Amino acid sequence: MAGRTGAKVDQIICTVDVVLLTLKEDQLMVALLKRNREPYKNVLALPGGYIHAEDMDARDAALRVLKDKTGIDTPYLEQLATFSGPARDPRGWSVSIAYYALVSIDVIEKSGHPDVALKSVDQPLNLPFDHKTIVDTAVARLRSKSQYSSLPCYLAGENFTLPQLQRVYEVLMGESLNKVSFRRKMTEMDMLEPVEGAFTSTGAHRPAQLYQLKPEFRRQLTLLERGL
Amino acid sequence: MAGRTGAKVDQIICTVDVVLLTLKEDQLMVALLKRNREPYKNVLALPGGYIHAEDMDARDAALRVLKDKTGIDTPYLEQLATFSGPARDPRGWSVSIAYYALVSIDVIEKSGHPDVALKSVDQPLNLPFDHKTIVDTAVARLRSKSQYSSLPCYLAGENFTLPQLQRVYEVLMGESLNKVSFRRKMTEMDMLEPVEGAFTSTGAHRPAQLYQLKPEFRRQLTLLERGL
DNA sequence: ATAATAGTGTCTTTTAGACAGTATTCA
DNA sequence: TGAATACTGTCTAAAAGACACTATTAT
Repeated sequence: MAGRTGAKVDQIICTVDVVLLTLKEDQLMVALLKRNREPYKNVLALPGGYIHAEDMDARDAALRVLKDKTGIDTPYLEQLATFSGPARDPRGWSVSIAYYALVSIDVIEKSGHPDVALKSVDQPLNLPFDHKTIVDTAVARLRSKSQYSSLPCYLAGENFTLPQLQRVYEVLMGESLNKVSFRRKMTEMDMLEPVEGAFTSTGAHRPAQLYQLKPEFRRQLTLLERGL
Repeated sequence: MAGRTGAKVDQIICTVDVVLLTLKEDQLMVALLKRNREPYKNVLALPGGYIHAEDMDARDAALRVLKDKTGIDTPYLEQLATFSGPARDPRGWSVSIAYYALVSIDVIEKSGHPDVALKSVDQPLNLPFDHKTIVDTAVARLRSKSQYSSLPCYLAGENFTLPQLQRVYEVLMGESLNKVSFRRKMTEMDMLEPVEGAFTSTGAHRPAQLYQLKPEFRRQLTLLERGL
């Protein structure tokens, strides 16, 4: 209440961290990188970095960090939450504005950065700072939003069949879905269009139609009135 | 890529802002205060302030700022989003971790801080910094969460009747609700308990039963599988 | 008694899910 | 032709909504 000097106010460390998520073999994976500086040098952690004065905002910083450290331009990046406190970083009172990004596994494999390590979010992760909390928050957010939005489509890649997309939703939601209802919902969302040319490579059975997001939905979520 | 000096990295201004929302006469209101310092001295703005080194985290700072500036201990405070950039504050590159709080109108009127100005969020607001964006984001979040959660209960106060609570939901959702369905949902949520003693003061008609949140739901949201 | 709002029972409509049928491919 | 998966039609079950009826109060 009485006159604070504000002496330490300016010394807060401001960073961004990115939780890059993808789906590999029906498992939700997070992308980690070995840190090339202290603290925690050579330890696997989320891609992150300081905000620069040249960044237009924190989102811009997150896109820059992701591009610089993994080579990836993500089609979907959303602010997750901000994590803060005096103890989360040994360098001092810090703030991390965390974002999460969703890409298909192809995007990571074609990124040309072979040092990106993918770890399943369902197995124990030992991460520095409070990165475990950040990852858990991102996974919870993704799983929650999968209930009533088109978010999982960003994990499915450019082209996908309806059975493949249903599998993505099932992995994220952790339950099997009714095929007829799932297709009714996709029709209701009206965001997919068939790609001419079926998906034949799967074997001795009827091939499935390939779909893609309609252009107007490439970078914009669709929400459902009622879930699933 | 090549060696950055990081010269300006530490000069980011770190603040918290609180969007305190309440319901008055069927209108959603935001609490504003006249700023007592430059920039924008004497202009109505969101309660906010610097993060202090003594704060345990940004949430703690938000609770402190709200208590100091309005005298209010809020039962519900949630992180909204973080707003950042070089231009939002004339003092320089800044980060504001924004929170939103929900209280009943009684809490504000009994706070003993008569300088709290309540403005309808539906009428044009001319606010400094990017506070208009922050308020709009908070209102959108509240309205969205009202579709499928118990969030509106925090605006209804300690005790309320079901017709009153339904009215709160209707104001937030911007549509009238089916009485039978609304009551079915409240029963399904199983978070209310009747208070012995009916609500008589309303006039020449049957009094309504007063309810309160069950203790275990006082500070914890309930989510619905399907909305409304 | 009347007016006004609270609260409930029940029927109709809408939405979700089960299930089984047809379709198409490869071996 | 059989096995495998894609896709669809249709019936059943569950949820939401409409509507009307009863309940309780003050005047």
